[in-house]
Amino acid sequence: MDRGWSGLTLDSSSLDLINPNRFKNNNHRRFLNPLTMSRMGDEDDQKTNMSIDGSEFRFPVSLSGIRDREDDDSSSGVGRENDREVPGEVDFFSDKKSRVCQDEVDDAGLRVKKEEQDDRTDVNTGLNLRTTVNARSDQSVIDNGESSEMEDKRANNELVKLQDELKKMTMENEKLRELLTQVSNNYTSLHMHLVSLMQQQQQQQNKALEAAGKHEETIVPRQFIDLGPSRASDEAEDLSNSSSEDRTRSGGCSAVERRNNEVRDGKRLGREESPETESNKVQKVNNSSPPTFEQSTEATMRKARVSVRARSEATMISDGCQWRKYGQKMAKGNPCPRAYYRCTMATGCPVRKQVQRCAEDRSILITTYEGNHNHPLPPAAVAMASTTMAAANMLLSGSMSSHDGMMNPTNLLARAVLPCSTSMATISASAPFPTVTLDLTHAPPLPNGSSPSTAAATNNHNSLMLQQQMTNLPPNMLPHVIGQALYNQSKFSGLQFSSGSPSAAQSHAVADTISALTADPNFTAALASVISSMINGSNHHDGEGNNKNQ
DNA sequence: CGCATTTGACCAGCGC
DNA sequence: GCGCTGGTCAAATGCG
Repeated sequence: MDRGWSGLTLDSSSLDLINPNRFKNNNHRRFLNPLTMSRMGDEDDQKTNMSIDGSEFRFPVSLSGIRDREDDDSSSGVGRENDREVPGEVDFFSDKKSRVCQDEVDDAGLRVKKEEQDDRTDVNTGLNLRTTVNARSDQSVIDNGESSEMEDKRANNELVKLQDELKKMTMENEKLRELLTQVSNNYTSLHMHLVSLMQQQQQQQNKALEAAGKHEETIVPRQFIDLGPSRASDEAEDLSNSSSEDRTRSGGCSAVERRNNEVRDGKRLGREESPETESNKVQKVNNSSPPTFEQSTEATMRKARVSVRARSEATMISDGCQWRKYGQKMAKGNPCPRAYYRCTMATGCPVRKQVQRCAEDRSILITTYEGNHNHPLPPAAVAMASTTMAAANMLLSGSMSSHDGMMNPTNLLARAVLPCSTSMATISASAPFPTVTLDLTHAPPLPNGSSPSTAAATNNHNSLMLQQQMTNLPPNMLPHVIGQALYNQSKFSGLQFSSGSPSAAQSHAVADTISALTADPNFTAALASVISSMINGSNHHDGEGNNKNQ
């Protein structure tokens, strides 16, 4: 059936002129289909429609194509050739209208005869066939030769309508697809958030157990024991954090007076708390009142940092957020100044970032993120938000274990978690703040034999896969997978906490987790996504040099 | 004129 | 206590 639906063509200009509603009542047995079968015709309407649309109506549509469908089951070849020749492209309202119409009448006659032959065994004029189907309709057909023309018209109208419906359904399908994509993105974000919350909950339980066991001799990294009694005031500051600047600027007293007052009170009201200030402040009073889990978690979330090293000639890598520069300092040991930015997508967003060029290689831009956004984010920015949150969770988990565990990048487990080994992602405990560093400036190193573990071997394999996948990942996938990658890391570090106890089962769990993570294509894709996003970001600005070492 | 950036000053923490 | 350093503020400046 080479002349079925696919062979139908439709003049778009005709489409535009047709109001689909006007063909609601079209009925023609040749066009019976699930969409229109139940609709009954109205001859008066048909005539009116034709008189309106006719002047522009041409029929590039081969009606015989539809005929063939119906005739498919028929073995009779009689009249088939005539059928195919019948419709063609006919302008019913041209100057030769009358002659054409007469031809159409003849064609209709042939067609009817054919139907008669097909559907019934007796040979007749064929018009009786319609009588059995729709007496009222047939009446008009018999009475006037124009009826066949009308039928063709109706058929074409029906076709146009079907095309229109198809078009609508296609558009609707497209909309639904977009909606699905959106929902999927939202789901990913929510999933990340949920995962973080669940992790916090689990860590809370773990910490409770740990505190019960060894309350005194527990060694906890500095950054995780801060807060505490001053939490209330911190919360107050957090709540007003967004307006701290506003307060200072709208305050009734001058800046000098305010500053003097602050100095007198031992506190700078108008200043947003700096992480280390807060932590140190809390440290002093920490012994008297241990912090709750939520307190330490929130503090950690703010202090945990995600550092990204990427090659870029631009001053900043694009991460989907809006930033405002609020300071610049010369840092020790680096001739390049360090710039300080804060998120300006919402007043009071605590997220900061520092941007500094690498002293050794000034083509490398080091961007360090800190804090979590407190406002809705555009899709592109969700990535980094998820990343910092996951990083904070990961570091928090690491803190729960022995301080020599996850924090040590040479640790086998850490290396297992970081498929690209220390060259691509490292976790630093020596820095003032726990920092996850993603080094996207060069490809992961090839195995040097220093790590004979299967996990390391798998990691190298994944690294190669990363390179292969980098070019295939869509840019908008980056954000979620960054978070996913870090979440996987945090998940693993959380497990490492468990591995601190001498439980064989837990050890097995760790080993299994290593295997699962290193073999997890999602994890690989996540890291690939990180790299790809960074490459995209830097390419956005300089578009060179990123592939040099990859 | 409003907003963003620059830049010198200030503060807090830390080590000696 | 002093100096160094990181981080922040806010007036000055630049820009559209």
